Amino acid sequence: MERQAAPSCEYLSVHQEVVDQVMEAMPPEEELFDLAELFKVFGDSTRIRILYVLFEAEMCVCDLAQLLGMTQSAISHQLQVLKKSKLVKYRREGKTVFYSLSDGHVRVILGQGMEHVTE
Amino acid sequence: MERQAAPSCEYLSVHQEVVDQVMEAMPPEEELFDLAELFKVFGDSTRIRILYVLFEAEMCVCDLAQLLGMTQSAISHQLQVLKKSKLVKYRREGKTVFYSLSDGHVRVILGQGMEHVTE
DNA sequence: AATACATATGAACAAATGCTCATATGAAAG
DNA sequence: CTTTCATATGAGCATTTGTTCATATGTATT
Repeated sequence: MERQAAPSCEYLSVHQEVVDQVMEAMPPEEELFDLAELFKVFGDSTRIRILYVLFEAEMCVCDLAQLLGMTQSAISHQLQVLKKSKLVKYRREGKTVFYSLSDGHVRVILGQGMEHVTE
Repeated sequence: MERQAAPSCEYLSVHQEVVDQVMEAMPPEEELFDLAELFKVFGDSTRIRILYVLFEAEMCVCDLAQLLGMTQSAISHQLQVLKKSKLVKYRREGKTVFYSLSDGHVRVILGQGMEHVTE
């Protein structure tokens, strides 16, 4: 029953080897931070709704605003957030800008999330 | 070039059929809200780190706190959040409570998120 | 019953977040 | 070059969120 590190609780409830193993297996702090930042972007119903619309078709800001019953400004702000995280890409055509999903990960993540929620 | 609905912009940039199609394909409002709530839970680095630890092994609150260098209280609060979203489950053994991941979705979601972030 | 230890929880406070409003940028048309 | 329309953006404000601190609950041991 060997242990060594100074625990905040009286005893380490698991073997030290397990703790060490976990420590090693943990991705670098920065990656975990970025990962949380990514999911933060998914964590808002306006942005989720935008993504689901773009799931079906590319669309301009104005149509998104109309479809979701929100201000052009609000939608535009959120699109910038989505753009920063590289979840959407855009294409300019004259005055209008068309947004669309940028890669397949978005679909998988949304899909799995939905499975978890609806089961 | 038919259009009908009252747009907030002068013209609907996409055909009305596409808009209708998107409307139909959209999951119910409430599901999208729940989905956003789920991702909100992933959107915090403390919780992400907890999940990654539990990815490797089940662990008690106190060890988690030590491992992540945080207060027992902070960890416990976050575990309650994770529990509410059914992302972790727990098992009592005497005075200590062991937490672990509750299903496979967590792994897939984290995995896909990590792929997106690290590429 | 009393104590000790692990965990949970409520209140409070600072920080982050999403929307609104006003305004700026950018592109086409007159 | 001025106007018009679509989009972007900055400041301000109200709400939400994560942590801390103090304390409560729960379980075993004496």
